[in-house]
Amino acid sequence: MTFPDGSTRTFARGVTGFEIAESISKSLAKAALAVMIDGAPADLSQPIESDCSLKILRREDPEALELIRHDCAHIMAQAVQELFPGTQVTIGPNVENGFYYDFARSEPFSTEDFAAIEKRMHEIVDSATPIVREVWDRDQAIAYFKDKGETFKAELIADLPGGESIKVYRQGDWLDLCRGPHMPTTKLTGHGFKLMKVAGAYWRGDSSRDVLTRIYGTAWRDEKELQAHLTQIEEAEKRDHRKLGRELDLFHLQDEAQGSVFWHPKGYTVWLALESYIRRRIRAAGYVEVKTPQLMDSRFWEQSGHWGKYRENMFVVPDVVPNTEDGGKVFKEEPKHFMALKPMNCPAHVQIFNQKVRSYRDLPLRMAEFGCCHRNEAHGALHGLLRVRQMTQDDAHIFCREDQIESECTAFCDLLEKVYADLGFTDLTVKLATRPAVRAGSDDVWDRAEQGLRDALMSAKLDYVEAPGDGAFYGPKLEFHIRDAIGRSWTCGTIQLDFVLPERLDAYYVGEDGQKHHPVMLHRAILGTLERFIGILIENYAGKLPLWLAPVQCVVATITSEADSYAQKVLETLKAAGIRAELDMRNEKINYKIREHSVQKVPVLFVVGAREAEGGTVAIRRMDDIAQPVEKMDEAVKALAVTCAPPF
RNA sequence: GCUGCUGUAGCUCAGUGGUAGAGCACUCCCUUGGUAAGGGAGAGGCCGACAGUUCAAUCCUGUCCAGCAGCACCA
Repeated sequence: MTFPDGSTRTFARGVTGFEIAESISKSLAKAALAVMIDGAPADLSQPIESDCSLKILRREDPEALELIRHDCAHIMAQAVQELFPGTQVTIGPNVENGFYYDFARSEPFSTEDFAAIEKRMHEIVDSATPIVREVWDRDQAIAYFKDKGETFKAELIADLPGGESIKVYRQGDWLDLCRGPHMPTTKLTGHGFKLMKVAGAYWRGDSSRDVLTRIYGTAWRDEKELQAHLTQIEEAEKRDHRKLGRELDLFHLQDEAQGSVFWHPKGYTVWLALESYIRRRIRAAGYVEVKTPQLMDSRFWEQSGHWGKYRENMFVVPDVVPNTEDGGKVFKEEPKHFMALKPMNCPAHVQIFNQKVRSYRDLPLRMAEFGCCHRNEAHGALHGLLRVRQMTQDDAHIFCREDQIESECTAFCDLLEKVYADLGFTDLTVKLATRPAVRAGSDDVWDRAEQGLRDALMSAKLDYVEAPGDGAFYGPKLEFHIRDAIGRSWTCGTIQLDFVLPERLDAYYVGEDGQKHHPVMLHRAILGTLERFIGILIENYAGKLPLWLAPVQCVVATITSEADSYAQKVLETLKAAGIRAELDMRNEKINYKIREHSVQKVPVLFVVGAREAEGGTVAIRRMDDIAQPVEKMDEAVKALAVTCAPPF
């Protein structure tokens, strides 16, 4: 047996983790929860049959949390089945910060049931019931669960691979099919858990199958850790972009335009600052910018394939003159022709590409558009700025030759990284989504495309995870994910290779050989959509946007009305220097004004009273800094203008 | 779209089977105050929409709409 410190010891075949722990020390045996055998968790009671590396898991080990959470899921399931007879158990895995368990019950649970369930859970923990692992015969297991009316469990067992042994964990009278491992007794779970929410979830994630009731819980080593987690959730909720959007007067949403954003002056100022920044970036990177129609005939979408494959997400508009009679039907006759709001920009960009004969010398052609798209997203999917129906993408399509894919992808990753760094995002997850089962194009092309993306990630030094089968039918893609305040991960940037659309829309260029060839299209966006990205920005900065993005960069606040005319002059100077500034001459005390603008997260305040007016100075107060240096007004404005400059 | 929860003033939230309250914000008055809320007065609500039960509904029931959480889908 090899231990984590590198030492080795010899034990008899069939020794258990618990016996090994005991042989080391009594206290270790007492603290032991489970073992890691060659890096895989296992029960303390499991006999070890061969040489291996072994680690005894104790409460303070990171892996212990996994055990606690999974045991906790079992304890919850036991409590639920005791309190609500007739409830079927299904699956109950760990998730980040906790666990869930999906139950099948005619009447769904509500959060009002939590108190009773939690109470019973605490009792089960205190009962210190031993958790015992058993290996069952497959058919016997299926029969047992069927007999108990546990049809979902029976289905699970029936679907397990033939060779796999059926493991069951028993705690008292209750048992559950489970891969394990578990800790020796229910006592070890401790009391650092709490049930969080109920939700519907489809059996096996399939929306055509039964809806189960899912109960989510969070679990930690002790009550203190639990409390810390709950506090963290509260803090995160404070930076929710929907809350900050209202408080900072950036935007609003309303029933009559669900999923579409009303940008207020301040929010749109952020938008424009961000858009201009991206525009400068892509111009420097060799893109040309275009603008294409919002509304196009259905035959256009038929040709692009969207009418067949994407129509349920499109807003379709009948191409007829409406009936104008009061109280009459909207249309006198059944519409024969339809138009649709564009859900994507790509087919329109191909039209521009196709307007003339292109040479291989023209490639790569990088065509960008701040394209406003509409997608009829499911009601339940909508979420503030992060999931909307009207979105503006910082979209572009790169038409290139196959041999240019890698260099274009590399250049894109470089550009994206620079932009994300400028915007304060360094913690992003990159996902490489590879070929799905149903796809267009030969395996040879897919091989090269996927490798091209890997190489691009490599040369951009980006870590990534592969998501096999998650690619689009027309090509593989990279997705750049950023987390929101509540920990949910959203795709922002993306690059997708497409071998299908150029062929479908008959895009071609004349190659060196004088023959027609279809270009490859790279669909790519850095921010993704301005809506989502601004939402993420707000949360990332908790509303305290960097100076260059702040809607109001400086407020001039007067102390007395004697300083009014001087304050006007300060404002004019700020504006002349290109700074977004406002003037607060209200009949309020300076304390009040400071508080209000602090709450509004204005980065810089110029406070002026009689003294400043007299000396031609300003008292500067920066956000989160109580210092109040007094400087000559002209110099202060000049210095501020420098710090307000965008990063590019 | 599915499951559950929620819907009272611009915002945050109390509340009752007899058509409503608080704080902040808003308007006016007093106050000219030196770095996170000065004082007073006033105005503001078809209690999400539509049905039903009831002498009477913001409150009970149902349907719908929207929001929230999760699922499914996705930038």
